[in-house]
Formats: sequence, C-alpha cells, structure tokens
Amino acid sequence: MNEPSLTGGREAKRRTILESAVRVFAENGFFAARIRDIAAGAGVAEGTIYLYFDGKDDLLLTAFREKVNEFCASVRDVLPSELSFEQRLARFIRLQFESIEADPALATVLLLESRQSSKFYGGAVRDVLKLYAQAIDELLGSGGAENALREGVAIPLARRMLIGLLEEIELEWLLGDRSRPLVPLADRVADTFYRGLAPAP
Amino acid sequence: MNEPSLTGGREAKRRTILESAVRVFAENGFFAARIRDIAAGAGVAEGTIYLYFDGKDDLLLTAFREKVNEFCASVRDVLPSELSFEQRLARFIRLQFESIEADPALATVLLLESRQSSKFYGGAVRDVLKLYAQAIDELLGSGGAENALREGVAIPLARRMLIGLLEEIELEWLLGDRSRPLVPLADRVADTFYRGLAPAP
DNA sequence: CGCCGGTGAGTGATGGCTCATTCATGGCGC
DNA sequence: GCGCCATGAATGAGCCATCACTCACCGGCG
Repeated sequence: MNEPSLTGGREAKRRTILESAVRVFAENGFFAARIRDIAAGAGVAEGTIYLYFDGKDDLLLTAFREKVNEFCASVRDVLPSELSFEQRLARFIRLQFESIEADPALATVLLLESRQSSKFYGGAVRDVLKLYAQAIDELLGSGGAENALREGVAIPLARRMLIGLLEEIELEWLLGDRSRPLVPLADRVADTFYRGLAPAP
Repeated sequence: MNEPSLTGGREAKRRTILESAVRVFAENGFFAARIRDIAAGAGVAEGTIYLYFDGKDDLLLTAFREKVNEFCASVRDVLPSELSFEQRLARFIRLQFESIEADPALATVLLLESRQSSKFYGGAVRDVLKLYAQAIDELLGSGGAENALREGVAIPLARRMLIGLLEEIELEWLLGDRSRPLVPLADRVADTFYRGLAPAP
C-alpha cells in the first residue's frame, strides 16, 4: 500500500512537472526560466509546483541528482566486465553518449548549469558531482590494476582530462547540429584518450 | 592631441569599471551580479556605468572579447617557432595556464559564463569563440603538416578534446584550491594529449 | 457534507536603467 | 587677472517591470 505507482499517481504528476522544468531550463537557462512556463508546460497551476517541490532551486537540484546517478550507473555497469581496459573505456564513453542523445534537454541542463551551480549553490551539487568523479576514478583505477596505464599517469589528472573532453564534445553536439549522431565518435575518442594513457608498446 | 592617454583619461575609467565588473561577475555569477556592486567596486555612481557601456550585457561581452583575444594571441605566439609540434603544444598549454593564473577573475567569468552566453546571447559570443577554435585548429594543423599526427586523427575532434580537457583542468583549479600552481601540470597534460595523437613509433 | 489537492490573482522584493540635478572645467569679455 | 557662463561629465534617488512565492478560495470525491 506504500506503492501508489501505476499510471495515475502522485508520482506521475511529479515527473511531469520535473520534465517540464528540465525542458524550460534547457531552452532558457536556469535564471531566465520562469515558474509560470514550467507550470504551463506541465499543464498545472503555478501553486501546484510548490506542492511537489520546494521551489525553483529544488527543481534544478532534483533534475541534477537524477542524471548524475544515471551517469554513475553507466560507469559501474561497465566496470565488472571481462573486457580489456581499452574496451571498457570505449564502452563507457558510448554509454555516456547514448545517454546524452536519449535525453538532450536533461543533458543540456546538466552540462550548462552544473558549473554555475557547483560554484554558487555549493555543497549539495558538489557532493553529487563528487560521486561522478569517484566512479570515473574507479574505472581508471581498474586500468591501472591491469597495467594498462603508463608509469607516471596520475589518475586525478587523467580523470579531469576525460571529464572535460567528453563534456566539450557533448556540449558542441547539444548546442550545435544534432543531426550527426554522437555515438559513432565514441571509439575514436576512446582510442585517442587510451593511447595517451597507455604504456609505450 | 587626439591622445589623452597617460594616467587620467577616459580610457582609464573605462578599464576600472570593466575590471570591477569582472570581479563581481566572477564572485557572484552574471545573473546575481548587481550593477550597484560593480559601481561601488569601481568607485563610481551607477549612472556612470551607462556612460561607458550599454548595460550589463555589454560589460560581459566586452570582458569576453578581451580575454579570448588574449588566448588567441598566445596560440599565434607559439606557432611560428622552430620547436617541434610536441614542444609547441606544451608551450601553448603553459601559456594558457599562465594566463589563467595571471587573472583568475577574468578566467572564471570566461569559463563559467561562456557556455550560457554562447547559447543565450547567440551570435556575438559564438563568433568570438570561433576565433579561438580556428587558432587551435592552426596549431593542430601545423602538427599534421610535419607528420606528428597519426593517420585518421580528425582535427576538429582533436580540437574539441583539447579545449575541453584544458577547460576542465582550469576550472577545477579556479573553483578549488588555487595554492598548488597550475603551470607545472602543463607538461604532463601535453604529454598525455600528444601521445594520443602521435603516430605509433 | 467535509476534506484536500489544486488554483491563480495578488504581493513583496528585487534590480536594471533613467533623468533631473549638481559639479567641475575652461574659455572669454571686460 | 577676475568673475561669469556654457558645456558636459557625473550622480543617485526613484521608476518600473519582472517574477518567485503565498494563500484564500474552489469543486469533486468518498
């Protein structure tokens, strides 16, 4: 009885509102986004939003947590496979690109607002991003464990490079021409990055 | 007589205002920044700002253009040297890191706001960023010309990777602990990225 | 008939920008 | 030299539009 779930429930409306918020944030940016538009997009009154969320900030933060958790999951999905480090890396990048293509609006919000948010909202956002960083460190660490990393490669630095280069590629796709799919780039990106880390053969 | 220049001039006040704006933008973010605070920081009245700039947006855009031009210059400084591609790459990254360390407030504004701006302010910002992209393409192209790039490395993709990984490293430094200097990382970053591009030996 | 999720007009705060006024400057007639 | 006025830079108190958020009211369901 603790599960209202199927179709009609409170949870469904909550999701509708959140999805509308993400769309409006993605289109206008967080600051320019108006609660009125989010309400209109969700087909509810302004007041209703405050029955489900604590306000504009909460809407952003919630969307955030959701997507980052999805990203983290995609890292951990890849970890325990029997593939080589190089293949796991490629697979992780492909998964991430797929998740960007699957929900571009949410991805736009995440990539466009995360920097601001982490500086100006502080704690909560930063904690969420830390999870993502840890997940990637694990992936890279697993490469180190099987001697796929050259001597002198520092994992935190490599992690920052990887996060950054993926972000830039994803962002250019999101803000630019989305007709060419993103996923086919994954192998080339993984290849270049992997060669940067690998021991000389 | 057309040169007022030395010390007192109009230009000096213009710069004072712009510098104050950059500081306030960096501290609070563009949207939360108040004209009142910019004025206070520059030691002028609010109205004065509008004698020198067209408004808040113009302040941001002007700061922008300035820093990007500086970045572009640092690429072009490096191009015509007799160093190897690998060394030019390292030198470029070092120059860029130095320029970040030299004016962290301006760099913060640039890195934190550029994404938003390019999406929501459109044209003007995007044109400026295109210059930067072109400059980097030249650098990478010069590597291709001396066979320092592996077959199948696409310059636009490599450019995005380079821009992204630098941004992330710079941003983590700007938002985090600035006590450890950034410049010493340049060689390791250049090394890793270069190995990613270089032909197998 | 009472309860409660939902409503949307209203409120209060905020902050970009304006413009009537003040002030500093320097050229000019005496 | 000495006042006097024209010029325009500088000022900052308000104006006004914009929203996030609230709350008194509504209507349908059990």
